[in-house]
Amino acid sequence: MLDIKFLRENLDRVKERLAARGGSIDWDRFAAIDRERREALVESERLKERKNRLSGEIGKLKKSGGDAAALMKEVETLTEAIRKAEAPLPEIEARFDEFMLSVPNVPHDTVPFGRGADDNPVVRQWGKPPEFDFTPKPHWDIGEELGILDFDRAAKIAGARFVIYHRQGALLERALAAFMLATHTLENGYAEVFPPFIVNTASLTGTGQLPKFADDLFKLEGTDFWLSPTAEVQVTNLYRDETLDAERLPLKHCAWSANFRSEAGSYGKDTRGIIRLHQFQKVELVKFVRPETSYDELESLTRDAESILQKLGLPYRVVTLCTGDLGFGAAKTYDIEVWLPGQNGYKEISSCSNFESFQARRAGIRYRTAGKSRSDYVHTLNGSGLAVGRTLVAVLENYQQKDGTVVVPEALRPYMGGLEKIA
RNA sequence: GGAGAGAUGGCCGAGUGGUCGAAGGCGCACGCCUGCUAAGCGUGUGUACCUCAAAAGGGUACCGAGGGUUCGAAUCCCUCUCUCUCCGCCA
Repeated sequence: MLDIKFLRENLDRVKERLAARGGSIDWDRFAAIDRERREALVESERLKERKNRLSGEIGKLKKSGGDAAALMKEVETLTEAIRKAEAPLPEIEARFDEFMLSVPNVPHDTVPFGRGADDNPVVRQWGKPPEFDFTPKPHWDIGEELGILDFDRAAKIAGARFVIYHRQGALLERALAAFMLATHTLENGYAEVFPPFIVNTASLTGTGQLPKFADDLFKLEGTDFWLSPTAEVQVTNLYRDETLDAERLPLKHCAWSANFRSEAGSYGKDTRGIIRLHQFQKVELVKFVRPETSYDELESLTRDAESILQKLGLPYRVVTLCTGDLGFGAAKTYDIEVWLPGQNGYKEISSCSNFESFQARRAGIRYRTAGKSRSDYVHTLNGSGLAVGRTLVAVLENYQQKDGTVVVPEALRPYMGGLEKIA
């Protein structure tokens, strides 16, 4: 959510930057709602002020034994007037909130203009795609031949877009998560949390998934429970409606969790393998920082995510999302894309974003500097560090051997009982 | 699931219909005093929104949430949420 004052005072600039995202926003409607809301508020508050004053006088009169009948009569008419003045307010407020909650964040000045994913400039590249003296297989073939990925039984138990890991597959998934958590907690300074996988509407509104993107989520029927699509929701909402001491910032958390996405509208996309599932596991990085440091923090957050790929020896590149590809709440995003031989291309494995105060405003996350009376909104950032399933894909595809086995990256072996090869 | 207790400002804790945004204490900030690892004194100390060119000032709302009674509610009534205790069940 944008700051309403900022929005009013910088309307032209905001319009221009939001237009670069590609969507269209009905600004005339905004102007009308904003004006309507303020007029209704002023009128009802004016009436209430008078009523409060008269009520006080009635109290004094009664105490001193005077006759308050005339005043009480006037208050009666005021009550009716207030009722009338307030009647349209809930509906106006609802429209106002709906509008404010549906306006995306303003892209940062350093975000390049572009229409879509093809316009995302590459920032840097690490590692070289491995060369094979055979045709590298996609991970679903590797996994099924090794008997570690089982799609048929997953479909029987749950449905399409689920997987079951067997034996070293399950171990690899678990080892990757443990390795990522160890790196982020011991080397990168993130405090681990383990959150619920189910969240409520308020939390999803706080981080921006709701109200706009309900279709992407699983809802538990008859409850206010949703399956969380990313631990960004849980971890960011850790401090919802709290004011943090400035000395505690930056606050850095990592969390392993399962994530659930309906993948509505992704028919025919990544249908094979485990690239796009209804459930996947991810280690998430979340930061709460002072506004003036948030872009430096975005750089280091991205580097922290990259460190996992470097330790695993997986080639990747980093791209900046252009205005047309930027997510709803993000002011700036770097995507990390890992090299997948099976697809002969780079595939997103992490998305690192600075939300500035967009989420903090929705979620009421503030910070206060000792001695300063006024609190301000923190800036929130998050990024995957990394998506475990896609990392597993990258390991299988990049470390596959001619004989169908897969070499375990050195860094993972301690987490897999010393296993050197999946055969 | 059953029985009971509770939810007040950064914290503790008063407050059962009127001048309560809320006593008092702690903490914190600023100032004064004091020559000694401290104490004392004074003042101030919530948030959101509206109004105002801005500041000052003014206003509205908020005592877990929502509704109701009343001229007037932190105080009375109803519903809900959460926390705690005991029992049951369970991983």
